Amino acid sequence: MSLPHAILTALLEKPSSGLELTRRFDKSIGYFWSATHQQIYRELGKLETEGFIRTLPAEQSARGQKKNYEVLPAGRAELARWTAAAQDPKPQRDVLLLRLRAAAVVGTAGLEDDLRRHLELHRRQLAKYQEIERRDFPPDRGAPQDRLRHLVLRAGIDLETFWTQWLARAVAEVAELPTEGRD
Amino acid sequence: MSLPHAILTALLEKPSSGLELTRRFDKSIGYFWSATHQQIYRELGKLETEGFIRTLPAEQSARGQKKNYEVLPAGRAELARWTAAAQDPKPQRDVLLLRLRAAAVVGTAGLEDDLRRHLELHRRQLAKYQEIERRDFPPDRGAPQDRLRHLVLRAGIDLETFWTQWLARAVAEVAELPTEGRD
DNA sequence: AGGATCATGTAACCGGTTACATGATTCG
DNA sequence: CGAATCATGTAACCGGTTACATGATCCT
Repeated sequence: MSLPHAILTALLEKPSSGLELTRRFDKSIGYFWSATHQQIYRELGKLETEGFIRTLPAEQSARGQKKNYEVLPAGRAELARWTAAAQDPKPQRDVLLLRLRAAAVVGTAGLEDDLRRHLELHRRQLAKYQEIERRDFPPDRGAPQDRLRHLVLRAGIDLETFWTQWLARAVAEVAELPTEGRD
Repeated sequence: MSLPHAILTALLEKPSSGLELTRRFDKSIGYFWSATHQQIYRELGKLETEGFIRTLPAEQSARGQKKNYEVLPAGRAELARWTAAAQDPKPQRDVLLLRLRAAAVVGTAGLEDDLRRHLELHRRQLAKYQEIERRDFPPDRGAPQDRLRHLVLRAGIDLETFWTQWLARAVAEVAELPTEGRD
């Protein structure tokens, strides 16, 4: 039950239409909670009937007609409640680690290329995050909101750093393995 | 489409019944690919009709009667194919980061406790992984399989290390924030 | 007028989650 | 015998994914 709260957060930061939200989910919030436009429209409908958001007036509703949403007090309250509520961490799920584990059984043939590709992808993402940090978070000590957003970005940077280092190591190890680890 | 391959890997390591698999998914493979017994039974059924696994003979099938599965050659081939196939990384999804982002908008009231709780959980998980490393992976240079499994464990250790460090920092920052960051 | 693109949707599917059912075995 | 536990399932639901539909607007 996180998508509705991601949307509430985004709408509080700035009232938007469904498509604008979709675009904003392609960066910023979307870096750690992605969503497609279908999901977003579905969820906007629910949030509206629940009384958490409403369409800004002066817009008639019709297919293909832009609708701007804003958060109602009930929506803000719900977001505050959810933010403070205890939640257990979801169990990890990582395909790449699973594949390495499988490779220990069926061999590493063909795996190295994809490891290199992932390494490159993570390097790019890391560079993107570092660019954002340089641009949006100068030396430090901003408003509380900025300090929290910076903290979130730091998590992204540190995670990508971890992956690039780990993948570099994985590539090296796989490369120097006896050519086939069959069985 | 990863659960069937997780199961194939587990069954190659050791033929098992559904419940045994469920238990093994509570550790080891389950550390990065969890599954409930309902999922596992459903998937075992599919894998059997697809000809990837079969029940070991000398067991009649009846409700409540134990069934042991083993992987067939086609199953091993499918696992090797999947392991080598290129796969794009799935977009990140992390509730905790989302909550911090929301807290930047609605305030951090009530959040610190849960951050501390998560920190403690990650510390425990880290200790568990380190214990496994001490027990199962002495100084190094084992068989190729062991090197790969050790690599996977290292990922777990490094990830938990990241989270403990980041959460410690997050707790500190939230604690020293002006008591309410409302709007 | 016609094509691109903006904008909002519908429908079908799939994997993971939760709740519940039921038979077999073991132990006091 | 009865309770606990081992073991295998069924059913309903829910969020995320993929494919497709359709109206409005802008630009040439």
